[in-house]
Order: sequence, then C-alpha cells, then structure tokens
Amino acid sequence: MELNNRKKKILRAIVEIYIATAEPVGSKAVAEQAGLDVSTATIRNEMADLTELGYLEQPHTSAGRVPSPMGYRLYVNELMGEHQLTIQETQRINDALNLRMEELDRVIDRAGKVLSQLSDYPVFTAAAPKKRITVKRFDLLMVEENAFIAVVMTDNSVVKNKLIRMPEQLSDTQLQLLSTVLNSSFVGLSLEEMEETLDKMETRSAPGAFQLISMVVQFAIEVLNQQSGQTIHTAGITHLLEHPEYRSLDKAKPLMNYLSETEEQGTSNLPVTLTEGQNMNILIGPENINEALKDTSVVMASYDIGDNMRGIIGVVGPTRMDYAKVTARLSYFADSLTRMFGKGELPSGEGHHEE
Amino acid sequence: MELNNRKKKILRAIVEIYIATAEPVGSKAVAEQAGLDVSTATIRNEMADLTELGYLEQPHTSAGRVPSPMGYRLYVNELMGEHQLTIQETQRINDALNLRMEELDRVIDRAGKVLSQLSDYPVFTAAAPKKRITVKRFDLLMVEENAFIAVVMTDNSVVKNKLIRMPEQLSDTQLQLLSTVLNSSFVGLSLEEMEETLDKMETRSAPGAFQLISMVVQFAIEVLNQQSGQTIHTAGITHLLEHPEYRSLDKAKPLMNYLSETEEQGTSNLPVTLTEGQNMNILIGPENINEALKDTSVVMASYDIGDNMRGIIGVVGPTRMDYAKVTARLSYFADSLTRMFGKGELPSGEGHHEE
DNA sequence: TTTTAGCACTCATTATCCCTGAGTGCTAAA
DNA sequence: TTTAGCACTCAGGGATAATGAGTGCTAAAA
Repeated sequence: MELNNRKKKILRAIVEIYIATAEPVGSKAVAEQAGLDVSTATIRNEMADLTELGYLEQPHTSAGRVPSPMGYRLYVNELMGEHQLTIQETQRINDALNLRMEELDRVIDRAGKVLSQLSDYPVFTAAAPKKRITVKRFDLLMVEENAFIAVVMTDNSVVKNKLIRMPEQLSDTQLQLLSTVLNSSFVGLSLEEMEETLDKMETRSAPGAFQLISMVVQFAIEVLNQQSGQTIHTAGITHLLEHPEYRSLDKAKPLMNYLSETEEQGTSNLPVTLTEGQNMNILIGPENINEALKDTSVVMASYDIGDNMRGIIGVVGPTRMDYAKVTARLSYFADSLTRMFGKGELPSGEGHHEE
Repeated sequence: MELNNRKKKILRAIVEIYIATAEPVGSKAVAEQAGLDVSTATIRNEMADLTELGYLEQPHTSAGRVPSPMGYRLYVNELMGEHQLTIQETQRINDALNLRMEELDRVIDRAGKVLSQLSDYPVFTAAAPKKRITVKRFDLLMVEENAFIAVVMTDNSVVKNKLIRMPEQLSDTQLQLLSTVLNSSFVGLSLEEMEETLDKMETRSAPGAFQLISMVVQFAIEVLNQQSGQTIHTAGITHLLEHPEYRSLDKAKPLMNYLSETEEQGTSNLPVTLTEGQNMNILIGPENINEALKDTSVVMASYDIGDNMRGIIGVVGPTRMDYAKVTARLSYFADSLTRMFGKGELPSGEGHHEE
C-alpha cells in the first residue's frame, strides 16, 4: 500500500523530530512541525495507521512514537532532503585530504578522523588490494663498500627500501649484475612464485651470490606479504558516548568493543565486503547481519584507490542517525578520495633503516 | 614523622585491597589481610592516626578508608612489591615488538596497543627528534625517459622517495649531474638553510636546471618538515570504562576527550616533557599539573630511539591504579624498546607514488 | 465520510520515605 | 597498650506515591 501524502509528511516529521530529540514523538509535536492544518486527533489517527503498517513503533502505550527500521528505510529512500555542506566544512575536508607527503595509510586514517569529527559518529576505514601484488622493479643503491640499499617497487606503486649489509665487499659491477638477475627473474611473480624460484636457484648458484639474492628477495617477500593484507582503522569511537542511546555503559560497551576489535580482526569483521564500483550503502539496524550491529546503522561508501586497490569508509551510529547530514558528508569524502587517488596523487614514500 | 612498621603494613594492605576492590576499606578487611595479630579496634586506632597524618581519606563518617594521593605516593616509593610478568606476557610483548618490516611509527603504535591490552588502561605514545634533521644523501633513479624517483635519506635514517615527472627528456648524464649538485649543495643543511640556498641558486642557474633542482629540494623540505614534527598516538581509550571510577559518563567523558585530543595537539598536551636518559616517572592525582588529569595517575617511561630521537610511552588510569603491575609491564616495554632501537633494528622503508 | 473536541486511562519517570547494615569513634576494662 | 562493647552515622536499596505526557475511543461537527 502506497502511503498518501499526509502520512508521508507525518512520517518525515516524526523521523526528523526523533533524530533531533531522541525522545518518542507525540502528536502535538508533529502538529507543530509538519505544517499540516489538522488537529492532533487527526494526526493521532494517522499515526495509529502508520504504526499498524509497521513504519512506527510505540515503546509503551502511553508514550509517543518512534520510527521503526522500516520507517527509517522509507525516510532514507524517499523522504530525506538534500543536506548542504557549509563552506567551512568543505574547506575542512579539502585541507585534510590535500596534505602532500602522506602515505596512503595516513591519508585514509586522517580522512576517517575528520569525517568522525564532522559527523559526531565513529568512523571506520579499510583498504585492501583487489588482486595479488607483484614486484614491478628492483633497484640497488651502493652506500658504502659493504652495504647497499635495496629498493623494491610493487605494481600497486608502493616503494619500500632496506639497507642490506654484505658479508664481503662488492664492486659496482657485481651490484649491477645482482640487479639484472633480480629484475629478470623475480619481477611480476606472486609471493609463492618468488619463494619457488628462490628455492630452485639455491641448487644451481654460487653460495655467495645466492646469499645476496636471497637477502633482497626475502625483503621483497616481506613487502608483498605486508601489502597483501588489508588495513583497517577506526576513529572517534568516543563520539558514541555523546548520543543518548549509549549513555548507559551496558549499551555502549559491546559496540565500542566491536569497533576496537575491528582494527585487529580484519575485513571479515566489517559489515560489508568491498564491492566493485563507487557506491553508497546504508544499513539500518536489523539489516546488519552482524549481531553487534543489530541496533546500529552504518552508512558507508567504497571507492577505488588507483587500479589495484579498493577502499571503504563508513560511519557507525544509532539507528536514530542523522542520515541526511551523514550521507552528504560521506559522499563528499568518497568523491574527494576517488578523485585524488584517481589522479595518482600519492607522491611520497618513507623508510627507516639502520645506518 | 616516620611511620612505624605496623602503620606501614596497614597502609600497604589498605592500598592493595582498595586497588583490588575499588571500595573503601574497613578495619575488618585490613585485619584479615595484613597478617597482624591485633584486633580490629587496634587497627581502627592506627587507621585514625594514618588519616590524621594525611595518608588516608574517609569518603564519609561511616565508611571505610581510601588512600590519599600522599598514601599512594608512599606506597609507590616504599611499600610496593616487585611484580613478576608471566612467561605468556613477556612472550606477547616480544612478539609484538619483534615484527620486522615495520616503520618506527607503527612499532611504537603497536607497542602502545599491546601495553594497553596487558594493563587494561589507556596508553599514550610519543616520539620527537632531539635535534634538527638534515638530509644526508640524495639518490635519483631513472624510471622512464621523462620520470625518475628521488630518494632522500635523512640523518635520522629515514628514507623517503617520490616519483618526479620532468617537463622534457633527460639523459643519464644529466641525471648524474643533478645528483652531484644536490649532494654537494644541499646535504647537511637544515630546513631553513635549504630554502635559502635554493633562493640564491635561482638567480644564477639555467631555468630548466633550476626547475629540476627545485622539485627535488622541495620534496626534501617536505620530508624534513614532516620528520621534525612529533608523533603522538593513544590506544585503548575505551579501557577506561572498565574501571568503576569512570562508570559514570560525567567522569569518563572529560578524560576521554583529553586523550583523544592529545593526538591532535602535540606534545604540549602531554603530562611531561621528553627528558634525557631512560627513566620511569609516576605522577599521582594532583601531582599532574594538567587540570584534566587531576584525578588520574600517569605512569610513563622515556627511552632513546637511536641517537636522534626520543620516545615516551605512558599508562593513564585512575589514582587507584595497579602501580605494581603497570610499572612492571611498562619497564619491560621501555627496556625492550631501548634495546631494539639501540641496535638500529628498523630495517624497512615504504612509499607510494604515482606510476 | 472525515475531522475534531473531550475525556478517561496508561505507564515511565521522579521524588519521598524508611530500613538495613557496614563501619566508625569512644569508653572502660584487661 | 590493646581489646571488647556499644551507640551512632550514613550511603544504598526497595517500596510507595505523585506527576504528567501521551494515547485511544466516542460522539458531535463539518
């Protein structure tokens, strides 16, 4: 059954009042806000219908109404207005993302923090490679007579380096040769293939040469290993406590623990998988499969990071979430992230190693 | 006035019972635990004395006693026993710190997380350079005809890289020359000196050559800028809610906010400065100057990261903190960190850049 | 047929009162 | 100096009552 116009107006008013106040909404409040020239009694009748239809719920007989998950869903799909970001907010977002010299990880982390501050809800971020990573290129830089820096560039454009000490002195020519071997035999191989190739090489190479190759390849394997994992971060968990539904610790603790653990447990713990294409996704209350999220809503967006990686950023809050505000901010973020990673704007790399 | 032995035993018993139960301690409980063969009445008399002297406090007339900050201080200085770590715990710590392929930042961050898990309190970590950082060496790697990777190594052993696209094609020889210029004119300079030198160079170089130099030096300046800042992280803020003193949100919120903000605000917000030498430091309740920490205790240790940086790691909790347990874990961490950074065990570096 | 005014009813919330019991300080005897 | 005894204090918890916002229903009005 399609709702008539008046019912929609009333439902929208109830959702918005409830989002603002966190208190069950009575017929009087609706009459004041909805801009309908009817009495509270009429509204009560309509509210009774909406309850019957499953869009509203009643905490107890003598209380006002609260939107049901179905009510929120209708609101999100049809009734919700566009929310405008202020100039200050867009400025803030741009400032946060336009930092140069930051690594992928940090840009994403920072994005999560800022989004959390702007929305007053916790935010999680995740990134994972879309396909297996391989080494694209090796470079070796002589530092001293018996030490060089190995630079490994992967096909997801990550560059890592490590200082390698050699057991004996090595000439430029030898280093050149080593570089040739590495680039001809180990480029484009997956992690497992690299290990295999290294094994084969052991039997038919000079022990000295093999040791050198092995040190660099082991390092490359570590790099691939690290790159193949996903990164997950959360930000602003404490924002939860600002919302009345989590004023009791019994309610807040499980969700906070879930969010904290998410950082440890990897993407399996996330409410959705990293799907293709850029898109926005809203899960309301029981639409979440995960038990810990049964009474919470998640608004999230996924985006591409270059050609090889995929990222997701999501806002977690009570079902009484300010969907209009959150979706506006989130889509601005997702657009900005897509744009900046699309441009390949990740200019820098970093490393530590012993002297 | 020096306390007699019996008073010390009673004080110690009260502190330890209170740490375990979070309830004011009565004379009966002390009599059971302290191992003194005297009646509760005698203990009551001693407790009255200890209250008079300022070591104990009484929430109200008909309640038991609670240690005052002065009482905790005496306990920490004189009465506290050595706490032993279990084999599992040392194993856990070693596992967490012995990860290869991690950057400084991540090792420290991870250390904070694990310490927080082991102690059930929030943990903050910070690191800052002891002196100004300079570039130690430039390397340039040709990638394609019109793109090369600039590798900048600083004197605190950080290596960063960036892909630089050139307006026109460049030969190996020209790249060689560029490298020579950079290494002879910009190595060992501070941030400001580099900017100066670059300015001077502008007037007397060919525009094309200057543009190239400028791109690399600008990158180096960004690296120095980033390295000169301090890093601050916090972990396990939600652990606060597990302790009864923060069961009310009014108590928990300000401290949680303080800890969250610490990440943004830099070392100025920290309870202490990064002092020389490896040492442990305990601040109890009002000994903290910062208003937000007036009712909390901070146990922290600082340590050296190589020759050029200084780190600090600290545990934050209620004054009723398990000082013996926390100090044991913390000092094990500080020792481990000193040892690992002393050995220069930071083997890897990372980077992202466009293709 | 739809809307509205009126009214009795419901029930979470808050305030109030009382009771219980752990713990104290003091006194007087050991 | 230590201990037993005892009157006193006071936070915490449970029961009870008062409050008031909001409802559903009925009957009249539009």
